[in-house]
Amino acid sequence: MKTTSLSPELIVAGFHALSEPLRVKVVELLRSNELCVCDLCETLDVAQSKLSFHLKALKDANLLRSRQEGRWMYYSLNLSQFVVLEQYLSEFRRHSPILPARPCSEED
Amino acid sequence: MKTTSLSPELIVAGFHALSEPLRVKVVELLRSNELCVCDLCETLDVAQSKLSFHLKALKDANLLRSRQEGRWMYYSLNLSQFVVLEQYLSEFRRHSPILPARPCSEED
DNA sequence: GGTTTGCATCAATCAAAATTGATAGACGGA
DNA sequence: TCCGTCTATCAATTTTGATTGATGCAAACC
Repeated sequence: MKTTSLSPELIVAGFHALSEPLRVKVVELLRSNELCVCDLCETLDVAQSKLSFHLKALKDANLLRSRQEGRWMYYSLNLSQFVVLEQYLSEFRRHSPILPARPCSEED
Repeated sequence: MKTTSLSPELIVAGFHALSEPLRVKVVELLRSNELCVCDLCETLDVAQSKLSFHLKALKDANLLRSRQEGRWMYYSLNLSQFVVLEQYLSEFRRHSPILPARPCSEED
């Protein structure tokens, strides 16, 4: 049941995955580095089965990739799917009658 | 309990609001025009109380604005909050070690 | 080969969100 | 003023999602 990353279901799944505070913490932690489950467990101080559940939600939404190395499973961001969601949102701004200007490549 | 549009809660609420297929249909319909509840009801062929529930979710997430005119309540997109979500996602791309290039102002 | 470690999955429970049908309030028209 | 229309809200139910503790499996170490 692999669907294209642009399918409406995967868009909705992506937003759903990002609608839970713990899952948001996970992706923010993964922003800088890939991490294994035990690292995430420890940092977030959360039960392992709980974390596994949420990692699955993120992975099913195509927002994470995983890689096994020995006994460890490393998770990392799948940035391309973040871009898909970003672009989905950008269409509202770009194809709207009254569109608020947004500088294209502002930096903080 | 007004929070700033950048608050983590409002970000999460925004993603949650967009994680439901009917609500996504609503925002896509509103992309071109503001519409009243009865228009949406008819177009989406959905019960009025159900729609009201979902409109509230979208409005609480600051994604919609509403305007009363006589007996009708018109809903429209609050694009600035879409931009907030878009920017939140863009940070993953922008501040990431391996960043996939995305053309800045591509058009379809 | 037996043990330990890291992780996924399962079943049971609990919590949160969505649906439904009913009611009530606000507005405008007769 | 009375009635019909448009919409929000409510209570009850159903559905979906999250948590917990247990179990199982695979890889590494002894």
